[in-house]
Amino acid sequence: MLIGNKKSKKEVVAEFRMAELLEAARVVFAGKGFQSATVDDIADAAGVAKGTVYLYYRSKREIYWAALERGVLDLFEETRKNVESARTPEAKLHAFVATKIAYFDRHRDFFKIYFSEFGSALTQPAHIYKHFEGLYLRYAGLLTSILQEGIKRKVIRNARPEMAAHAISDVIRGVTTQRILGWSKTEIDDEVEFIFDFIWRGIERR
Amino acid sequence: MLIGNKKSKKEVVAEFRMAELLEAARVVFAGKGFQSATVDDIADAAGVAKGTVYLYYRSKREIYWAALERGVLDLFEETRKNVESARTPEAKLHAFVATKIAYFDRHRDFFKIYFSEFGSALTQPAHIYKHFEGLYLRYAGLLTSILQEGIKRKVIRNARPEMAAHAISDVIRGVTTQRILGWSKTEIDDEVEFIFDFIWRGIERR
Amino acid sequence: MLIGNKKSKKEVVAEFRMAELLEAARVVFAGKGFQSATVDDIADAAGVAKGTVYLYYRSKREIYWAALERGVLDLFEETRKNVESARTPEAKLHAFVATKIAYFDRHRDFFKIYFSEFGSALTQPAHIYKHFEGLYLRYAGLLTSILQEGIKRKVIRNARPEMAAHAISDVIRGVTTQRILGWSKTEIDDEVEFIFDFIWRGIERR
Amino acid sequence: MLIGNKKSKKEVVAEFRMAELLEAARVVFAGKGFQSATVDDIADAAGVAKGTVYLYYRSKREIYWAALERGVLDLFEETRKNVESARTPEAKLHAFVATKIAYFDRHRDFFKIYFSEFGSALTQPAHIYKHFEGLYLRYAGLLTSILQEGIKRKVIRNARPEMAAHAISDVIRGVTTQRILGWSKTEIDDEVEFIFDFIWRGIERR
DNA sequence: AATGAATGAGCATTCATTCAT
DNA sequence: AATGAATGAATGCTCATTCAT
Repeated sequence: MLIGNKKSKKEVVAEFRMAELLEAARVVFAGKGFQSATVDDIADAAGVAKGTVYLYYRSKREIYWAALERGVLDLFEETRKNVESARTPEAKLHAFVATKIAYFDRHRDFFKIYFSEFGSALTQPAHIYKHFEGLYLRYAGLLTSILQEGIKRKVIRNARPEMAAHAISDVIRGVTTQRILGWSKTEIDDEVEFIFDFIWRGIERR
Repeated sequence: MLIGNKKSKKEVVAEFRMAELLEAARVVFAGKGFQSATVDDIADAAGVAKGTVYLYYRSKREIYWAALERGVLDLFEETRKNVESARTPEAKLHAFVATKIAYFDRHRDFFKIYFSEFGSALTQPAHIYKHFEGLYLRYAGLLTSILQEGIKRKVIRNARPEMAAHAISDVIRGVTTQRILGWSKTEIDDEVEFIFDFIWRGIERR
Repeated sequence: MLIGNKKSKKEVVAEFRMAELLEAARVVFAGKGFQSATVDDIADAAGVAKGTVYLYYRSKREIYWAALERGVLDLFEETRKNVESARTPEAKLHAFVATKIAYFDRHRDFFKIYFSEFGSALTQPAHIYKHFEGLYLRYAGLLTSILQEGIKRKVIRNARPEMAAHAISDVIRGVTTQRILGWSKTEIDDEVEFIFDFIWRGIERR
Repeated sequence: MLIGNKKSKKEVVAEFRMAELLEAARVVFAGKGFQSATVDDIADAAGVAKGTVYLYYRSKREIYWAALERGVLDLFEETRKNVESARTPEAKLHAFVATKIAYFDRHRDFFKIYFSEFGSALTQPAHIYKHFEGLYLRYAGLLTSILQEGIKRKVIRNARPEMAAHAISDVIRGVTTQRILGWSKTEIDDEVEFIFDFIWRGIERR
């Protein structure tokens, strides 16, 4: 056993607490939005006292960013893995779309926060820049590179891959919103097929 | 002098003040978001004292809805007019896309509020429902009926027109966001063409 | 016609307005209390604009004092007249009691203000002192002199006439309160007889 | 150590704070009246920050009712005890009058609030009803039952005991007001004797 | 480490008073 | 004289953050 790798009991407890708080925060922020949620709400949801929250996070905003970041990282990781398992650009794109929609569908609380943040990114762009620029670029890069490979292999039209990448993300975000608001009762697989079809027709080379 | 038609001086002044306040509110809300904006900010921006705001609007929320509603109505009216001038479904859809993108581009402060509100619709859906359900349905109906006409005329595939309608709105919203965040330096006409092309390929019948 | 006595049109109008405002103020203050009543309420009740109120009274408080004073003066005048018409101390005291109860019963709005002011006299004694010391003393003096005449004529016990005077006022105030709150359904004459009887037994010389 | 009976340290501190705040509130409300007193005034008087007040009471009104209620309960309890110790109706009534006057004399701040509230009962009757109806009825019942026993034993005239009860309360309230305003320099015992004598003569059966 | 009492800055809203018309 | 739009001081209440225990 490598001593250097071993987590002390302290660290284990701390990690556990942080994860616990993050989960509570996700639920609370998803239910009330950032502003309406109080630190007390989060502490209550996590079953600790308010002061304890500040032992692990320095501010309400920090918990928020952490909750957001955790979800984005997970989503990114899952997407990357599934995309890599696919061979052709079409299959990769399909994996991208399917993973993202499925992930959002499984983690609705996360999606609410994620989408909400997108909403305020316009009024408070500084916020999101600082925390997510790198992450976002990597994520966008994943999609763009799928498209570029498709262009190289001549299955996708050579027409502004970044713009197409954005459009794809927008459509995914939109379809998820419909689902969460309960405006769409379609089975998730059908939804994925429809959206993928829509996207693919938009970009394929004929 | 046509007594019945003429607005009294008072009414003119009141209308002017309301418009002035609305404009100030738009700027402030766009810059800080609903929660962070204070009534004092709005009053300052309009060059009046705080109390004056309350002579024209009953609450901070009411100004906000008013600012949002005014923009949505304008946008709807402009879109409807341009869509009606077009003949074919394709031209109508093009008009729809072009008008909306151009309108958002011209009224960026409005778009910020509009999009921000969409962002919080997930965590606070009750809000927006109450105020905009009717308006939203009319607006969505406009797009859906274009698609349905296209289906009837067999230029558009018969594949879930409501879902397609949503996807179209999402893409437009997304492209506008890119512009406003300054992530896209493309000329607006090129942007419109690209997006319309993307959409049209996604839905056309071949 | 004596020029010196003639009121100019201006003065007549002014007096009329002041009386009108006072009447409106009485109703409003009686209904809501001093604090809750707004100057707008009073202006509305008087059918004038808010600014007009300030042409005749310098402040909300001033209207309040004026409304109070007008009632107190009327009450005092009516009481004095009726007391003077009576001969014996017993009859005078009866007139005093009967007049006061009847006056309050007829001018319930005034009584509410009057009583309310007594309530706050304890927490804000400076107020009432400044405005009503003289008036109050004259009024109290009227009652005390009845009692003293009764003592001189040996129909009333010689036991602290001022204290007795206060007790008498208290009982009258109390009985009126019961009436106005609707806790007493007795005919007013019966009420007067009962109270007078109670008082008289308390002070008569046997 | 009896666990079940012991108050935790926290509870002790909380009770202490509540009492401290109540005392501060009593002083402030007595000095300025409900409306003019600010929550900051109360916090300052209690030597805590404004937010602390809200840890113990939910609103300004709630502190006010609590201050009022505490005094009324104490007064009621003290009166009941003293009245029960007396034998004859006359002695009981004497105890009633003496206790009440003495209590008010000792707790002048409380009396100011109490009396002030009576003053606004006419313009805002809803307030007091909701909070004190039960309490008031019990208190009034105590006095009425003394009178009724006196009537049964034929030492008191059978003449509207409720009205007599009110008259008695009015006289006590009045005499206390004189004392607190400093209009009466009499020793408290003399005052009690005079007032009791006045009342007793008013109701006794001869 | 955990607590939760205490803090006090911050903000929406009201309304008496002023003053230009 | 009359108006009522404009003002801005005043205040109850919330809640993120701190810190003594």
